[in-house]
Amino acid sequence: MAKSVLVAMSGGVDSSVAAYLIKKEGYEAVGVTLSLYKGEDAGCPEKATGSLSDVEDAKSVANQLSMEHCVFNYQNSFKTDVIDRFVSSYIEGKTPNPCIDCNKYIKFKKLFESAEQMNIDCISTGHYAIIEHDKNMQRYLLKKAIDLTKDQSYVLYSLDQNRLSKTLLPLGSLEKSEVRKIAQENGFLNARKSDSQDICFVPDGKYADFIEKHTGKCFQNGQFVDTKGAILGEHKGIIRYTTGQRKGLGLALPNPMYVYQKDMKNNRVILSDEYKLFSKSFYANDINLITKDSIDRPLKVRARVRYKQKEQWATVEQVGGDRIHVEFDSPQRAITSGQAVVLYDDDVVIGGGTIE
RNA sequence: UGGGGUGUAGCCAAGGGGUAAGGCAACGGACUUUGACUCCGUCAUUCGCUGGUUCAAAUCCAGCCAUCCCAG
Repeated sequence: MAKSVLVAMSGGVDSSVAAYLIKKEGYEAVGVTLSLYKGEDAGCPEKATGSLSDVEDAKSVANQLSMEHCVFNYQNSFKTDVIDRFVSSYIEGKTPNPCIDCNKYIKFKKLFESAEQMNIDCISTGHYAIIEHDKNMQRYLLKKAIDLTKDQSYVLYSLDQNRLSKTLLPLGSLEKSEVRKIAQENGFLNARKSDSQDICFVPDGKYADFIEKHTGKCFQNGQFVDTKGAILGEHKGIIRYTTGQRKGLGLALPNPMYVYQKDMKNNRVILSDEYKLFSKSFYANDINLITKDSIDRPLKVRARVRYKQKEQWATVEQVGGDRIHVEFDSPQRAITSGQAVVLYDDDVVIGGGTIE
C-alpha cells in the first residue's frame, strides 16, 4: 500500500508544487493548511497565513490534484510556542528568529502529532532542503538545497532523526524557476504569487508595534550612548533595535553608527563604529545535532550565524549537554543573541543552536 | 558696551567671482520565509536679511539681524 503523506499547503507556489510532486510519486496525499493566527492579531486580515485567500488558494490546488484538503487550527500552539517566545525573547533584549520556532514547534511537531493521530506516515512541506539517508552513518541527513539561493536548511536544523525519517521535501532538488514552471504548467492559480517575506504574523514589518500591542506595554524612550558612555541621543524603545543595526537610529552623527549592545537594565542602547561589531567567539544553547550524538572533541566546521549568511570556518566544542562554544577563524559581524547558529560540513547540516 | 569669530538642506560640512561637493539622518526601491546588514535611487533653482559692484555674487563691498567667545 502506498505511503500516506500529510502535505502542509500554505497556499503559496512552493507547497503547491510540493503537493503536486508528492502526488505524482504515487503517495496517498492529504493537503492541510495551518491556521496559525487570527488576521486581526496581525493587523492585516487579508495577508495572514491561514487567512481566507491562502486557504482558498491551497484548496484550489488540492482540488486540481484531486487531494483531500483540510484546515488545522494551531492558533493556540502558535501563540505559545512562536509568538509568545518571540515576544519574550525581545523583551529579554535578544533578537529571535520566529521561523525557526515555527518549524520546530509547529510544522515539525504539531503537524507530526496530527499526522500520527490520523495514521498518516509522513509529512511533506515546500521547504528547499534535502533529506537523505546515509547508510554508512545509519542516519538521516539534512542537506542544503540544490538551489542555493533558496536553500532553507538553516531554518530546519532542529529536526531530529525521527522527524527527518518521516519528512519529504520534494523541492530540495529543484531550482525555484523550475518550481514556478511546474506551477504554471499545471495552471495553479498561485503560480505567480510572490514569495513570502517578513515575519508572517507581522505582515507590515513593524514587529516592535506588534510586541507593544501584544503585551499592552509601551517600551520607554531611553538613551543612545557611545561605548564610553557619552549620550548621543534618545531612542524610541529598546526593543526597536538589534545588534548591528544602522538604519532607524535617527541620529545625525559624523559617521554611520551601529547598535553595539543593548543595556536592558538601564534601558540604554550602546552604539559604536562598525569595526567593533566584529567578534569571533560565542556560546549557543538549546542545541540539536543531526550527524552525531555529541561533539566529543573540537570540530572544524563551517557555520552561519544568520539566515543567508555564507558559511564561515569555525571550531566547535560541546560544553555540557546542551551547549556549544563556537570560535570563528576570522571575526564575524554582529553575532546576535537569540539568532541561530547552524553548523555545516559542506552541504550537510551538522546541527545548530540558539546564540546566547 | 568694546574687540573678535561664525551664519550654506533636519544635522555636520566643502566651496573665497562663472552657475551649490560630501557625510549623517530621512524617504523610496532591490535583496529576504527572522531581526539586521548591504546595494540602488530621491533629497538646497539656492547659500541669515537688504542693498551695491559685475556680463556673472554663496563667493567682493556696505548696512542690518542672529549667534558664539573674550573683555568689563
